Amino acid sequence: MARDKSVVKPTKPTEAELTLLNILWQMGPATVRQIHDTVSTTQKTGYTTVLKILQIMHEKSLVIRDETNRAHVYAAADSETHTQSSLIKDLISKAFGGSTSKLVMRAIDESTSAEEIDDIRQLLNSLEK
Amino acid sequence: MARDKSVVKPTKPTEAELTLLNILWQMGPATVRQIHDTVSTTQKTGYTTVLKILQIMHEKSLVIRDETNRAHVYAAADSETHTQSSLIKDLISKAFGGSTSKLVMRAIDESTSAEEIDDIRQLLNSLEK
DNA sequence: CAATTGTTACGACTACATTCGTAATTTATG
DNA sequence: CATAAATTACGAATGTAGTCGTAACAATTG
Repeated sequence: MARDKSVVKPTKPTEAELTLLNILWQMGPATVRQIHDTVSTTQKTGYTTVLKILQIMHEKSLVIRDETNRAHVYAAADSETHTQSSLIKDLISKAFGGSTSKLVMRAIDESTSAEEIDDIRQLLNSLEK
Repeated sequence: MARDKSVVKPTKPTEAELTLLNILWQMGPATVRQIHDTVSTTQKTGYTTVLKILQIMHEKSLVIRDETNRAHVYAAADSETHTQSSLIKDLISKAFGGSTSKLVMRAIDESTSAEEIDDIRQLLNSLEK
């Protein structure tokens, strides 16, 4: 069945795409070179690889692109919060039978750090109101 | 670099694999036919497709296989809890900067159901002790 | 303006995921 | 035992992700 191109489908970013999105959320709008410089501090990735992935993300509307200058400026299309929510919803439906509380319980099980537990406790307190 | 085969690498299940794991966790050990019958109630998937995926999962050690009888009996290699934890850890590291509490906050934002919120509140209460 | 440098565009290649058809094998049945 | 039915094994085809080399193009500089 052909996809309906008139309907914008919220595409789930792949792993490499998510890496670049994280950089864009942190840096704000940036050129391929800036993004590549940043990602290079962590991974060894070719410049054209980063470029290509950004071009694909542009086709998928995961990023927007300013072509005013020669070096195009890329920016995340959706906010970090929005993307996090959709990734969580996806995981909940696929691995937690649709139950948010099950995921939260499992996440808290994982939380070994005392600070983390403290943060969550405070969050819950504020929820009491 | 070649992978060290002596070290068991915890493989992240793909989407189709996770679908079958969910069935195995629910049903317990089952034959390909039983699994296919179950998955067929939701999706239209060929018998050999299910078989092939189970064979690949066996290679990856995502399932174990009892070959005593002609119809092999498959079972999930890891518990649902264990797999959920590893999927959550993966998501936390890739999309939440390693912060469990950030994920929990975002998850609670998503939780529209009053029962869900109630479940989480109770969980937190029990954590107080 | 010619040459170097920086950038985008394009296409190829590998790897993996998913699908399923067909062959080979085993078991059951008449 | 011969045939049919059920199962596993194998391999091909398709699609997507990730990688990068090279070509084409634009801008800078000497």
